[in-house]
Amino acid sequence: MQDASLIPIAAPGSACERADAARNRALVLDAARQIVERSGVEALTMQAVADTAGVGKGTIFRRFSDRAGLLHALLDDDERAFQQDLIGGPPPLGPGAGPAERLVAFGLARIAFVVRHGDVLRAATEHHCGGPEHPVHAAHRLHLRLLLASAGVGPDDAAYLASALLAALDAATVLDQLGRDGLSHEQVASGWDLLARAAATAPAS
Amino acid sequence: MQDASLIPIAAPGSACERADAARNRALVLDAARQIVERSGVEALTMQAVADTAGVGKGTIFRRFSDRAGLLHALLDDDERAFQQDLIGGPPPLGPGAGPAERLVAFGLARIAFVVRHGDVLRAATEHHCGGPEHPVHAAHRLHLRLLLASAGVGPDDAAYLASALLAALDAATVLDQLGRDGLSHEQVASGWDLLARAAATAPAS
DNA sequence: GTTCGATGCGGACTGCGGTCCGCTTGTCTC
DNA sequence: GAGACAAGCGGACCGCAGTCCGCATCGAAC
Repeated sequence: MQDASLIPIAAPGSACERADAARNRALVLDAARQIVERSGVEALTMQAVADTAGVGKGTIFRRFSDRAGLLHALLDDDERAFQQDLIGGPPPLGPGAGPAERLVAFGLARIAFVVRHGDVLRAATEHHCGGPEHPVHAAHRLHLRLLLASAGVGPDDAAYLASALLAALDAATVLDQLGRDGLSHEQVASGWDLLARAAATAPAS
Repeated sequence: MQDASLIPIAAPGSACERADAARNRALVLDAARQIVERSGVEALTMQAVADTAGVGKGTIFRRFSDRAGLLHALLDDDERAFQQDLIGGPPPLGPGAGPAERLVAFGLARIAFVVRHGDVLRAATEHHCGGPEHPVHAAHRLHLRLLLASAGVGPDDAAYLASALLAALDAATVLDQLGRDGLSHEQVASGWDLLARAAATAPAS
């Protein structure tokens, strides 16, 4: 379970992968996508995926660890693209803009990402208590910490604020705001703008 | 499941409750407390509670809806006391202090609450996607919205910020900060202080 | 005390995520 | 091509949360 080669985001097509394994990975992902788009995430049962893909249940768990891992794998392409935009894309998301602007842009892009992927992302990010942090989440936390630090926030506060702000951008949080809480997309976006700027310009402790 | 009389926090000892039902409720809660304090939350299986209490599994679900409901019931007394402190306790948590001070105090108290109840609270607040909002959470959200509004934040932003700040005080968030993220209690407390003040003094949109 | 309707009870049952282990199948070596 | 070893495979299996429905029990009315 801790074997790095089993983390899908880290080894999508590593050289030392057997041919049948690669074929089955593709079959499983196709089956999963098909089930989600036809019947929604809640219909994505491991057994259903196994039957649709024509493989055994064990095969899926071997590749993707668990249900959350499979769902993450479905989002992997987009998540990777998002990451690339952060590192090398055009400002204000990428480098070139000021830290406060980049922080705001990060949140707005993340909110759009959550809206786009909705329930899949929510289901994928429901965390196993005590499990290790997902690498994508860790990367985002680091990104925010660096942005805040370069905006003049002290290191301790930057570490806390990065984590707190990420919580506000969590799939479950954002979807609840848009659904249960009855906020419009514009309210969420402008609220985040306010919060992010306030955090970035906070006085050093 | 939607019957109001089944919500434990709303009907702990309503008059029209049969004697055996009340006895069984007490038996179940005692059994649950005993299991948690002896073996931790993860050992709190509905079957184990049923066996320890000497009742059937169906009885527990009838009273408490589901596992989360049972866990919430365990925290009910403390949650109620917390609520009372908010409404009528001494400042700065209760009325009498300025809104920013009360906002900061709310968060600090909530962080302490999370630390005190740890895994039980985390397990209780793991949300069923799409389920209705827990009344305690709704009350906290309203409380924060009113504090923010009285601090001069516009209504739309207050609604968003209340939800975003609550996400930062979520049991899972705070426990991750203290555990996985390696922040000390002091870092979390002073970080919250900074964030809450920044949000409360944000310019009106 | 007896009757009677409503309320509560219990445990077999379902469907799920996740594990396990004997078997199959690729791939590398000679 | 034959042999051998590792890697992958599959589905029976487990423990769990949550449901269902026939049955027992309570409390009120008389």
